[in-house]
Amino acid sequence: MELSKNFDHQAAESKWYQHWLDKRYFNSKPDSREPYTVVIPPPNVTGVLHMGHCLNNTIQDILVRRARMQGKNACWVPGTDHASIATEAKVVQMLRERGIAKSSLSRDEFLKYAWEWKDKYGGIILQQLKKMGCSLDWDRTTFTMDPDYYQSVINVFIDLYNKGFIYRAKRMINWDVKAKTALSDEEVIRKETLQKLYHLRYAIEGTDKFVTIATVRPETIMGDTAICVHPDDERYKELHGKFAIVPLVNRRIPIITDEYVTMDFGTGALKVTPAHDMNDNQLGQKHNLEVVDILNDDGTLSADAQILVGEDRFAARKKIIPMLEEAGALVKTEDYTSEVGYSERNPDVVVEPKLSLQWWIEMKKIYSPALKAVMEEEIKFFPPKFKNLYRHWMENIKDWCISRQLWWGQQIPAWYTADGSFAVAATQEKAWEELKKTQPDLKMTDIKQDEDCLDTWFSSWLWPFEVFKGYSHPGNEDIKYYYPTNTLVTAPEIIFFWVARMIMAGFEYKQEKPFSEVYFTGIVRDKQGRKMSKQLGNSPDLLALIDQYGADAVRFGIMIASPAGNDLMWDESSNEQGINFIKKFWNALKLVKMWEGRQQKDLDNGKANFAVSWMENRLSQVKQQLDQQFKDFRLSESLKTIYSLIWDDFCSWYLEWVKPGFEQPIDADVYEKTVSFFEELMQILHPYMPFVTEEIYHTLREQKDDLTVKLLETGITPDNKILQTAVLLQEVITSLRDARNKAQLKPKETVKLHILTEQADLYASIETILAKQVNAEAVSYTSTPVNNTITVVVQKDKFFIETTTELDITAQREQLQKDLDYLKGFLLSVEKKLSNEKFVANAKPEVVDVERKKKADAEDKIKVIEESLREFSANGRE
RNA sequence: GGGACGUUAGCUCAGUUGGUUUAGAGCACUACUUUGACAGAGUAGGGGUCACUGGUUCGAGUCCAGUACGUCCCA
Repeated sequence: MELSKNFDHQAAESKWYQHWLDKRYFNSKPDSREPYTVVIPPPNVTGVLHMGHCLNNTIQDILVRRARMQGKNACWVPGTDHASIATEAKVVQMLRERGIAKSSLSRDEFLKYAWEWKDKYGGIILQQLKKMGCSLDWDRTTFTMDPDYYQSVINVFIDLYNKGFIYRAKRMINWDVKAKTALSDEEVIRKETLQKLYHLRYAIEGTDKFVTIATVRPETIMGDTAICVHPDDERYKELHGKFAIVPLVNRRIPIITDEYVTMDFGTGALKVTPAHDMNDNQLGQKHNLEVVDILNDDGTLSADAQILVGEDRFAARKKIIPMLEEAGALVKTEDYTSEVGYSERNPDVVVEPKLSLQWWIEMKKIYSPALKAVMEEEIKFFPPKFKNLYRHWMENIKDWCISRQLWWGQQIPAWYTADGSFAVAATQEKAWEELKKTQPDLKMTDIKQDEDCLDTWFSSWLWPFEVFKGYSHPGNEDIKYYYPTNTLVTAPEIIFFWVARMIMAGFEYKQEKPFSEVYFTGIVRDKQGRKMSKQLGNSPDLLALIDQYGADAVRFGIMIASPAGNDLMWDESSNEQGINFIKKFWNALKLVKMWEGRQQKDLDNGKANFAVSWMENRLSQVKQQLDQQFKDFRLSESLKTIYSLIWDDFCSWYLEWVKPGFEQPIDADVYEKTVSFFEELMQILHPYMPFVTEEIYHTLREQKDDLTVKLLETGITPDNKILQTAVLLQEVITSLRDARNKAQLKPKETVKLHILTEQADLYASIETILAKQVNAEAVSYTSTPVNNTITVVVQKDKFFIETTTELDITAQREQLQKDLDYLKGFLLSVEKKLSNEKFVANAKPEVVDVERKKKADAEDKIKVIEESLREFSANGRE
């Protein structure tokens, strides 16, 4: 078969992915095998693939493919979440393009359009994951608004409400004034923003004195209900218990004290606006302050502001400054940079802290099993540093605002009567029956369901069990078999919003952890260390990258740069490293295929035996290393291990050792072994680079199976003696080549090699390889130095290279001298240690022994080199 | 302001309970090598007072304290 010059990734990708699908390799059903279950962190249904997904899903695919090859029943469940805000924004945009205003639609009409959008554009990202080669069980694709899933979310709400864990209250939330909805904390993006810090003075009641505060939000002074100073602040002690007058509106507010105030920030006096600042609100609660809400839902000033009513908050800020100046209240203005929250979905919109009537979960009632499970490592975090972060958050847990003023999502199952009383129930009828108990005359049509829907995270926290219908159909075969799942791979950014809550839901509804391990990936950054984001435009087009470099090279590129648990600085050039790697072993494939037709039985005269048995041992050794690395989630490191095994051990050493001369035949057994090694190498690399490895596996020879499902076999127990001999052989080859190089011998020029050693029998097993690798026409053993040769010392053995070329002695001598200097320096440091009585007395005996051995070795080597140098001088004089 | 994590070669990182050769890898760099799998290659080479300052110890990249810088989280 004619082999193409290069690997054709496009042809291979479509061919093999379809083949795997046709064979249903990724589909899983419960059976007697051990399950290995992974649920995908569901991307937004509006999402498109970016580098973060690429990293995250490559890691999951590696874990899943490896588990599958280890004979486990691997099940990786795909799906998306409905992403209330993001999707609603997309739908509104679609409607706008068609000239339809959302406000002109009923809820049902709007939802019809939303489903239309979802069916047409949603889940593009799942198709993109196929391009990456992800081995997901597509039959299990789940959406957080699937009928059963939807009902489970509703039932969980009702259950939590009935348990008394859910309540409705007016509290501070993040408010998106454009979308007019509450936001969760993670939907708020903090950005460093240049602002002005205004110093304003408030008159002290009953005196002619003033107190000056600093604020970036002068338009909210009408909502001030106190001024707060630090109790120990000497400057303000005389103000304790007094009252101040808010400029322009002349409200009388108390001056309170609290240690919350930072004395050296601003003026040390803080205006307190409980309706418009999270911290101020807490202060307000603590000190029982009045709450004056001066903003409308759309961010304009309300009637309670008394002035500038109807103006947008930012227009009001501009307008109030001259007013304050005129009133003599503005003391000074300075530049100030601080973090301001913006809405994730409306990036230009500054989020408004706002008092609002919302639904909350009282987290203190459900968090404790989730904390315990992680602390006691029933659920293990990788890297473990995230345990601390998790504990800190859990121990300071705040109630969770779960209502959103949106239509796209699970509608809150609460029904209200005209007087505002309500009932939580699965259906309107049940709610009506409940409410009738206190209001006997109530008609069913008199009650109205809550307009709001639930936070998307309130559905995705059920993900690990509800993808198997573990709540909607408890006790089914799937949930019994697959739950708890094994590994969750996710970004540390959502440790609280998703990971922690899934653990809580798992214990609350399955009485069991949702997963055993959580692997937190790093954040993908660009070369300059900036986080990849749409706004910066530094996020590459992944599909274009896959098109250009191939999925395997892209997967390699991101994994090689991805240290466990750290952020990764991603650079497009890492894809080139992937391409080069593929080319390297594709060329090896070409070499091996060249030998296919040149096999000859019983040809081997012992030359290749060592190479074959070394490669076998080396492979087993690496397999053991890989097992450990996978246990520790050191995936980048294990890829490096495989990379080096293929490039250095297999291509650079092994293939050179067994390579027959130009157009010469190869021993049939050696060829057979070589093909098997190649297959095994492709097999261990397969989880990282599935396409090219499958392609090569089938090109090497006719196969009955596919690599994707081929079981990994445990190798033999590595023989250390053979491994050590190979290390010696490599060291000798390198040193001799170096010597040849320095003596400027041409590669084609043959030499005669004389070896002075006490382990001649060891060299007998490797001398053919050695001779070939250093281009020696003859190898002999000697007990005395050979004159007029290049001398090389490796460990305790000496090598004399006899050549017909005139030798440049100075270069050799310099090299020997350099080695000698190093060894003497080294010896000195060892001797210093050994002559230290305290060291010999205190250190462990085996450590002292090691030092003694180091000393002896160094002395031996020095002796050998000094001899050589002496011979040199002797020869030089001749 | 509170907390977490980090700082090792030009770049990205290893360095597992303190002692296996006066610190390792990949990439990049330099020199040499092109009819023989591979120049997107081969062979070899140069490159680090392990951020800084103290401390513990016979011994510190490794442990402790502080300083500087950086990143992230929370407020």
